[in-house]
Amino acid sequence: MCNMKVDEIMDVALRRGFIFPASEIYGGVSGFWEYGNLGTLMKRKWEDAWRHHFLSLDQNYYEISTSNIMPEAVFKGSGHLEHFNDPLTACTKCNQRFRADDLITDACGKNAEDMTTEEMEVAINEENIQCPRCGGELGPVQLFNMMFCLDIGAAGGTKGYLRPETAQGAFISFKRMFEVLRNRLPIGIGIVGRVYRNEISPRQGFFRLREFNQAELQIFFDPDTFDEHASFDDVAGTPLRVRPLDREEEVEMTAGDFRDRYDIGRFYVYHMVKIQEFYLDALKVPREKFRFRELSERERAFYNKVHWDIEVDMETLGGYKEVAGIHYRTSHDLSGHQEMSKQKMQVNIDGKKFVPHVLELSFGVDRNFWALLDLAFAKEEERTVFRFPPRMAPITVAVFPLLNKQPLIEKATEIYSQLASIMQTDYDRGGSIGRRYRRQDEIGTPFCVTVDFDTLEDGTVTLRDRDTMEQKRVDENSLLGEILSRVAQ
RNA sequence: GCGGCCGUAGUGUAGUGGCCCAGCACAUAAGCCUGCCACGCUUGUAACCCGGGUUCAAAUCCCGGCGGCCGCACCA
Repeated sequence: MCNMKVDEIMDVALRRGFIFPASEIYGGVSGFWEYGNLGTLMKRKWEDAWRHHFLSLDQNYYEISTSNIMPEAVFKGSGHLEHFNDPLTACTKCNQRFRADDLITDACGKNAEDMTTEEMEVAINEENIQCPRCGGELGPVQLFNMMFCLDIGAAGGTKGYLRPETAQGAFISFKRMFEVLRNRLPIGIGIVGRVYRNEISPRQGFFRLREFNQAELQIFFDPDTFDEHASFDDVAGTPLRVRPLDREEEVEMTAGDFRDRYDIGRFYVYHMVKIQEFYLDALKVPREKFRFRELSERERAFYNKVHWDIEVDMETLGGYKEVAGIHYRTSHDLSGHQEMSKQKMQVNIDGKKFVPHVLELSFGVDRNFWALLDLAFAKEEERTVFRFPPRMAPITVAVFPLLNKQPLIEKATEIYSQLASIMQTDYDRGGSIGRRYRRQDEIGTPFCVTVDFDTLEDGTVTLRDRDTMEQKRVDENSLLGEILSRVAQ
């Protein structure tokens, strides 16, 4: 059932230019996908909505744009060289690969996470651990780092890596941005861009990628104010939909109660409310398909003091899947870079010196994009339609002449040009009028405008709604206003 | 990365050694028709994943690569 839906969505996605496999004519490479014309338009609309929503939460939240390639030292400072890798061991007999640390933990209960590869090999020997599959002898433990490595400059030049997350750009630019933003806190540094992870074996089609897009906002603040937010009272009564560790299912409780019950700072909870608003109001995710899920200690990174994932229930992926996260990272990142770079990350505000803490709002753009496809897709008896929120639809409005006759074509072209200067507009005069409506339904265009012979007489056109298929006659002069107000709803 | 199955126009498929310089449906282009919701007519564009081998002959058999699906593993 849900695989069928994936196939149907992929069919439209490929045929109409939402997404397609990268390097396709050479056979493609697993984990790499590209956005076509419609996909690019929609991705941009998602990103712009994200910018609009999150960067306006505070005067001091801004977007910057940082390098995709950074030298090795950055990732020493961030901890990625040490921690962003898996210790693997292969069976010498059946070649099966295993995570060495998991084998050790399973065998003797020891926490192997911080062991070196040598220590793990010793432990495997001492505990006499064998291949769980065939009982064969296990080979040497090797670290597999998930970052793409490259050489900067000619041979023997500096070693660098493609960034595995956008966040590091914000951390290593913090010193300068703090100055630029005139030595105040909190400041927010947003980055929207590409990141790269050399996944061992990416699966789930578009959902686990080796090159993907993130939209992240790192908020730097004074840890003493973690339980404060000037606008908290405005949101204290907003019900949050959450799945805490101590509950079996989603529950709703007001932001105020949530803060008291789970002892999470107001600064954090305020941003949760704003994230939920983004999903429910801007992206129109149905409330019952949205939740915050608390991660167990085992699931979350050791430096995340508070960590909730934002999940959307997607039929194509068989349930709730992570699309974003909100992480209280403490001073972990700035402290790490301070130590490595020998640059002081400490700030001095009114005589108080401290390393700022970080609240990270992290969004997987591509996963959010897929969620839009999943939630909006509908196969009806007579048509296939994406019911995107009008603001997210790649094409906002399409203009047709009712018939392929000269005076109608002329008028329709004129209206097309007017609308096209304001919004993403399509024009189509191929096939029957019904066929053209279906074509637009298939790519989720919320509005269609048809020019007929009455238009030439009285200046009215029909405005057709994607979801209801109803039409309304609208005066040419109020057309733009009518469309804009419907998009805004 | 391992094991199983698989890879034909944009999409879905027919074809299991010569009948295929590959058939069909939908989509698409040009035109006709059409006075508001695909499914009417004409003509057209367009495919055997890549490389090697076997054979008189390969979409079809064999080997390798790439990719996909499922299971195992992995997802700081």
